[in-house]
Parts: sequence; C-alpha cells; structure tokens
Amino acid sequence: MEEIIGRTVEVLKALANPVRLSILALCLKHERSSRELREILGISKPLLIAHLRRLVALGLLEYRVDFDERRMIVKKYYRTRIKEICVDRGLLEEIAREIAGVGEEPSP
Amino acid sequence: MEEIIGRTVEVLKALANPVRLSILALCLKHERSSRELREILGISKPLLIAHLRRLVALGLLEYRVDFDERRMIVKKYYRTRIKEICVDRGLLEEIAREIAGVGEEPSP
DNA sequence: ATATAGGGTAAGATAATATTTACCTGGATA
DNA sequence: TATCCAGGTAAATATTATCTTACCCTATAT
Repeated sequence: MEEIIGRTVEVLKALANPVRLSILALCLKHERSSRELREILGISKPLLIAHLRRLVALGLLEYRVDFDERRMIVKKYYRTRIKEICVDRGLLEEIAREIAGVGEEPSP
Repeated sequence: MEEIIGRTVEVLKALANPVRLSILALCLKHERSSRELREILGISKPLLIAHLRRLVALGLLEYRVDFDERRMIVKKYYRTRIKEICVDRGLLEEIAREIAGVGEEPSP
C-alpha cells in the first residue's frame, strides 16, 4: 500500500492556491529572491515564507543559498522544480485499485 | 485576459480532496449510482451530493438520469469525464505571462 | 540612536471547507 | 400504519487555510 490518494491530495492542495501557483510560475525561467517575490505578489513576509516552505517541502521548489561575505548576509534564491503533476486516466486507475484494496499485504 | 490562475485554482481545488478524487476514480470504468458510491466511501448523503455537484459543475463528472416507470423513481448514474488536468511547464508559462500583464487590453 | 536588509517565529483573526444530524417530497412495500 | 427507496435542503458544527500585526536576531550604513 502506497497511499496514493493521500500523497496526490497533498500535492494538489499545494498547487490549488493562487499565490503558490504564481510562485512556481515566477521561479520557472530564472531564480528569484524572496524580496522580488514579495514585491510582485504584494504579500507579507511571514505569508510568503509559509508558502515557500510548503512548496519546498513537497519538492516543487528548490533554493540556493548565497552567502554575501562582505555584508555577512545569507540570501536564498528560489527556483521551480517541474514535476509534471498530471491527473489523468492512469492516476485515477491507480486510485481505484487502492480503494478496491488490491495489493494489500496479507496479515503476517 | 483569461484569468488562467483563477480557473486553474478552481479545478485543482476540486481535485485536491480524497473523497472527490475517489469519486472520479470509481466512476472511471463504469457508471455508478449514488447509493453505490455512498456505501464504498462511507459518507453521508448530503456530503456526497455536495461533492458530486461540485465535480459536475466543473465538467469533471457527468450523469445520466434513469427513470424507472414502474417504481416512479428517478435514479442518477455518474460517470467520470476525463479532462487530463496537467500542471506542466506550459501552464506555468501561461500563468507567468498573466502575472506580467502581457496581453492586457489597452484602455479604450 | 535609527533605519535598512535578510530570515525568521508566535499569536490571533477571518474566511473557506468539510461534515454531521434532522427534516421534506413522493411512491412502493410489508 | 410504518418502513424503505431515491433525491434533496437547512442549519449547525468542526476542522483547515489563509493572512496580518507584532515581535526577535544579526550586521551594515546614516
């Protein structure tokens, strides 16, 4: 049992939000700094951080840490990791099998 | 302006739920009655109705009305309409263009 | 001292979803 | 009469999501 339904829902929920979808779109072609994203999206810092964290946790976004030695400042640059999330016939068939209980490990 | 972000989020939100995803999976290969779905999913009638309505409204699910003349009863049979929802590079690029404001109609 | 930039956390308000129980319609059946 | 079936609705509650303000720390510049 792989819990396909749970994992799929988790990813879809992460994508089903205008801010997070916009972040992925903005970081697609080139990396973006936190400040840049906040200015474009017009949201507060804690909110942006929460959204970024969620995307990173699911592997949909990655970041590079840049250490500015002169200013003793750590900056992060975000970039989208495309994972081609697709709700198609194949996925639905897998879910149907999970519901039917096919592939359950027999009790030991 | 087509409001891609809004429409995409709406569809993804509809998919980002274990019950609705299960309904689509169950009605994929053959149509299912309301009762059948409720027994498999183990949820209340009003809840199932709400989920069904939402999927139908977005065109992800369709139903056939069967009128049993002898019993004077109307029954509905649901079937999944596959629409191949895909969050890929192309979609993100479109969203990025929407954010950048490309293709806005000039003020008249 | 104060402001700015960067990366945070904590608490709390508000809004949206998910879900339940109780009830209504109409006809068939025990 | 009472119960079951089908398809609902209404209202209340519970759980999540979303978002803001107010803070903390470090270092640089004014």
